[in-house]
Amino acid sequence: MKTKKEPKKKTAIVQAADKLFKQFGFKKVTVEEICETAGASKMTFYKYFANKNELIKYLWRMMFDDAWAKLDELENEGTTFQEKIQLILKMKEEATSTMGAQYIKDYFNVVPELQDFYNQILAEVMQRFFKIIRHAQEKGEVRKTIRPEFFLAVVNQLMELAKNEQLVAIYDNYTEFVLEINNFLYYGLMPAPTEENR
Amino acid sequence: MKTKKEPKKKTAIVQAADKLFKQFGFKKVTVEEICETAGASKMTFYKYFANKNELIKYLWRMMFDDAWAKLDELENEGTTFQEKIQLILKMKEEATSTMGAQYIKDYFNVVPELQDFYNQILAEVMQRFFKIIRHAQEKGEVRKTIRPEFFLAVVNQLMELAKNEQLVAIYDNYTEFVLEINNFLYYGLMPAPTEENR
DNA sequence: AGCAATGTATACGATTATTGTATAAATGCG
DNA sequence: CGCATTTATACAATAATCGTATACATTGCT
Repeated sequence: MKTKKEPKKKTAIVQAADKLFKQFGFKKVTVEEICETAGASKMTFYKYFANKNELIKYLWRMMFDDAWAKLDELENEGTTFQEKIQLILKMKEEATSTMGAQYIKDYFNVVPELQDFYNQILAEVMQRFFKIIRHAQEKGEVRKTIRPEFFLAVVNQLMELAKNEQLVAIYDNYTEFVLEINNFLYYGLMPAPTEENR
Repeated sequence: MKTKKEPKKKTAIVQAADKLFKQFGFKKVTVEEICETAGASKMTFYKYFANKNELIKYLWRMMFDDAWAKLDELENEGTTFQEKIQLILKMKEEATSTMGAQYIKDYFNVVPELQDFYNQILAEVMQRFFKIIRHAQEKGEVRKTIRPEFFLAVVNQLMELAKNEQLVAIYDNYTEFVLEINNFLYYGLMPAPTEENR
């Protein structure tokens, strides 16, 4: 148990910031507002974070670390490729919902450094993602001639379907819709039963 | 048709401001942001409004004018007292939903002048409200010994029930819940069928 | 108790954002 | 055309926000 060391107020600040950022976007939220919401004083904030941008980075790091840990588990246990895709789609949806609001994206124009930081972390996830696909190819779960980059592009493209409200409305809930995409990907990628993984 | 004279951009500014205020509260929204959202330039804004606070007042005036007009209609036509109460409850809910968010209320501490303005307009609606009750009393629709101020207090108190989520969840939708309150008020107020409106 | 870590309250100069205006020029529109 | 409306930009004045310094309080631990 190494996770017990974080001071209470630091946790409170992080949670308050996460909530406020999602509601109002990065720009509109001030350090003092975060402190008020967290029930902490401004000095406590600056004890743990150099400024608002560093707090944002800290949040992202935690978010991606969580995702990373989940991927670790999945790779070690004997989960199917299909389940891995399911998780990745869910992660992607989560990232999109937190990063999607225009009021958050606009902030990148103000602080390009954050854009870089985000892209860098994203790149790591992408590499990990490629590795999983390659591994699945070796195990014969996925057709070997498929390029990981192409597969990723297809996933991104298919997720755009989620913006089509009329389409999503066909399904009982969003999860069912994601499952449909998942199934489509899986059976579209499956090696033909008879041929030798051509 | 007297409503065609408002310049396009003024309307656009008002609508953009209304949308942004409801989403972020008064304080967080800047004049320039309103202009961007409205697709207008800052100079156009200041052509029609002295500043943000005057725009807020303008919005309220429109809102209350609308409500006023509806009350006019209701009083002239032969609508029942019950229907009037229904409308008033609906108006009250609307006003609460727009003025309810903490981020809007907090602004009153910054600009007390707005608080005064809001109270003043509210007072007018209250007077109108009292008048309707008195009129209903004269027509024998409402027990004569009831004081309008008391009735208003009861309405306010009953609307607090709406904050009880478990209670509201009993009804299929919010409208049905409001109807229940309405019915309760009506039959609680109804003059006894036999006695002479004592 | 006693020590360290954690947290508070306030005031403050420096920085940045926002306001509201002036100016000159551009866009409909009948 | 001529008039009202709108735009773009630059700008000084004002206000909000940042980040730090200081001195003091609280909590937790042994």
